[in-house]
Amino acid sequence: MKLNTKGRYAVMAMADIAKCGLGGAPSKAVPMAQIAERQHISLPYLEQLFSKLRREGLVSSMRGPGGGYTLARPASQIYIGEIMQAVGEPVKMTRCNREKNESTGCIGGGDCNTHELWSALSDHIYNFLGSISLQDVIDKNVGSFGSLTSNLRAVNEKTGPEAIEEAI
Amino acid sequence: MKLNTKGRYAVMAMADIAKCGLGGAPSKAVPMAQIAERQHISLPYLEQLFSKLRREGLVSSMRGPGGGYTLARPASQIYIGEIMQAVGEPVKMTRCNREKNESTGCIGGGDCNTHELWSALSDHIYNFLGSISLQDVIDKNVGSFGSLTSNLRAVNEKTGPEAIEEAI
DNA sequence: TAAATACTTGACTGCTGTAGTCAGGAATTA
DNA sequence: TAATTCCTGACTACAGCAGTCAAGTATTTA
Ligand code: FES
Ligand code: FES
Repeated sequence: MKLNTKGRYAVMAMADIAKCGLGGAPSKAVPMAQIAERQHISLPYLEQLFSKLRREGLVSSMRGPGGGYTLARPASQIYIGEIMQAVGEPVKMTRCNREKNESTGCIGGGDCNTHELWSALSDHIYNFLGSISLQDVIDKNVGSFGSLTSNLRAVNEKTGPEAIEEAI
Repeated sequence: MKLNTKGRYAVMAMADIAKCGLGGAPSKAVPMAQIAERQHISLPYLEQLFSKLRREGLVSSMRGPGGGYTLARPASQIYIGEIMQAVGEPVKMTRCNREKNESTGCIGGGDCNTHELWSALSDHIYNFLGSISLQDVIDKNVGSFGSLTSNLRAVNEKTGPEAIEEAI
């Protein structure tokens, strides 16, 4: 259950544009080469991602000298969930593709024991990512959801404090 | 951002024991071979997982004929987060290991743009999994957190209903 | 028009980590 | 002793991720 670079880099790049494109009155275009350098991302790899972001209408591009990328909408109206979806970062905890007849993963036919659980978890993540805007991210305004619950605190007492460290 | 089989199988197996071990007064031991068959999991692979579950004190084992596994605590006192942690399913959206000097991933030194976001997401998932017990799972009592938020509903209007389908 | 800048696209590849296998051993019951 | 079940570590194939490469197209400046 790890986030891969596609989703991570896409959000990092979008945040970079939101932050660095505030020059002129019509927000300044940010060249991809600068993004790649600032965020330490390989340029050709970024190009792949932006191709998708553009296709989904999240960014606008301008070519030629002085060109670059701008956000298609204000940062407060672009949600992280959209970015993830645009670049094809899957947020899917279930492994049953009943419609596609993939026999990979779960028991064919009926639901497995835990289908409801993973489905609820997917929703949970989906809701979270859909509720946070790019503006929230650059403002570091992601809302701490309190500390760990008492349930997990009990767990951590057993496994030691590095478990908490790990979650941060 | 997918759940891998380690975590999934571990929870499936634990749920299986909770469901099928209700025979005698001291709950009946469930042999691993039965779990493997019912849940369609390779037996040697399951053995790996149970080795960890036992080491973390989530299950008790009895060898010999008539032996098998039982839950170490009542199902209502075992939380999904514990199971995940026991088998080493990482729930970590950040990619910065500052303490371990891994230069992999994020920009060394300061935080990247999005550290707070991924950190908050990790917490969010962590809290969720820590709040659901094994009993909740077998009762299908995972609590629907409502449907998608209004934010994401706007997204889905654009990308079509299969996006919703995908999230289920 | 020519040169410079920057975006666009598709195909290709190395490699890490996941998922799963295999063989042998130890405890318990009958 | 024989049968059943758990226990352990080392080993491997392969999908999918992360990243590269190369050639092409569009726009602006001079
Ligand atoms: S996750 Fe859907 S049937 Fe197993
Ligand atoms: S995720 Fe922690 S610094 Fe990037």
